[in-house]
Amino acid sequence: MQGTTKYVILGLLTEMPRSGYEIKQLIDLRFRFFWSESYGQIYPELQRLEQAGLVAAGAGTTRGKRSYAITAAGREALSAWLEQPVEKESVRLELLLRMYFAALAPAATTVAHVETFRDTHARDLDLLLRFRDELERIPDPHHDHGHILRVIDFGIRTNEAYLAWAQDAIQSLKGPTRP
Amino acid sequence: MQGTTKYVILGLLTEMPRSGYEIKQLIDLRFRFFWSESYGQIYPELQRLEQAGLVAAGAGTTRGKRSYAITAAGREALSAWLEQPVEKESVRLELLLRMYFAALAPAATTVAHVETFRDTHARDLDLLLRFRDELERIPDPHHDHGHILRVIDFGIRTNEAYLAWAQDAIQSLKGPTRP
DNA sequence: GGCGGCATGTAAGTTGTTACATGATTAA
DNA sequence: TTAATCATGTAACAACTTACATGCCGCC
Repeated sequence: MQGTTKYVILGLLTEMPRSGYEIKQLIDLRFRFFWSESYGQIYPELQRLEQAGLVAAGAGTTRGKRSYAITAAGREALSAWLEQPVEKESVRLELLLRMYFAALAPAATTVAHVETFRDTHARDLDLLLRFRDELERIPDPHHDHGHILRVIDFGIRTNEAYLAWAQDAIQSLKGPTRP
Repeated sequence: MQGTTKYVILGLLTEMPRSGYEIKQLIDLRFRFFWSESYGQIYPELQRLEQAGLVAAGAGTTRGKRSYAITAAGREALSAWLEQPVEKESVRLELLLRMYFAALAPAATTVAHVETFRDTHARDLDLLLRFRDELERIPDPHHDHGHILRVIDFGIRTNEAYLAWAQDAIQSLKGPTRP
């Protein structure tokens, strides 16, 4: 089953009705370390979902703002998808490609690349740690936080691994200038 | 600068002349945990590279097999690219999307998803550990292995993080059935 | 009045996958 | 001889990005 955009949208709408703009902001904020979507995918997909009856434009649809709510059919479609086997797993890190061929480039360039990577992921890690703190502070009456915390935990662990690797890589690239 | 396929190909050709088929096999083997390309991208790209004079079809171009070698211009293009800032970093893990919305699905399904993930990455980790052992066994007269080992090390660390997370996630999903 | 953020959308272009067609070689 | 693997390629499609066009709203 392809077309994951569809299900990200439906999933976010289970929490509350939202606009395309809000959906995009949420994906960039919460899912940044394992997912992304552009407006060019979200807006057309919302229209298709509406035509298919999986979402309905409603309530907050005031001046210049279209808010969509998930329908019963939408919930069913999402549930069905959640039970399907996981299909997409793609990781594309240009940095590692450059590292692999780094013998053909000045060491300083490679170091700079890794430093940028380290800084980006240090920021990501900060954000994730703050998310975790916030979530743990909020009471969880209906055991809903568990899964979200597991997702955040995934981000924390991988970003920690990234940072540890980057530290070591920078050190070994800078350090042992062959005698 | 887009069109990374181009530079993956050029990079692999710096080692020795190869065919499109061989390039694909190598990407699937060595780069599986941080890159991928399909034949539909590789073959047309090789033709474009040949027309642009960055590679040359030569030598091993016998019956049904076209082998390409990188040219001086190709090496220059690759070097220039290695110095450009890193642009593409994309991670898309459908598993985490399903985990995020897992409150809407039976726990058994979610556990099964994570188990599949764990098994896939256990295999990846095995492969990477074998790569490292092999590389460390081979003498490295021209200090070429360092960068490759750093890439392998990245894979080892992230896959270890994946596995540790998966273990914990499975345990906490199976374990505490609310009283 | 003008800027920045909010907000929606489209069109064009790029990138990437999949399915298919074709044929050679190798090993059971 | 037949199946698997090696090997190249294309066409259709799907996915995704980017740039652009448009306009509202609030604030300084």
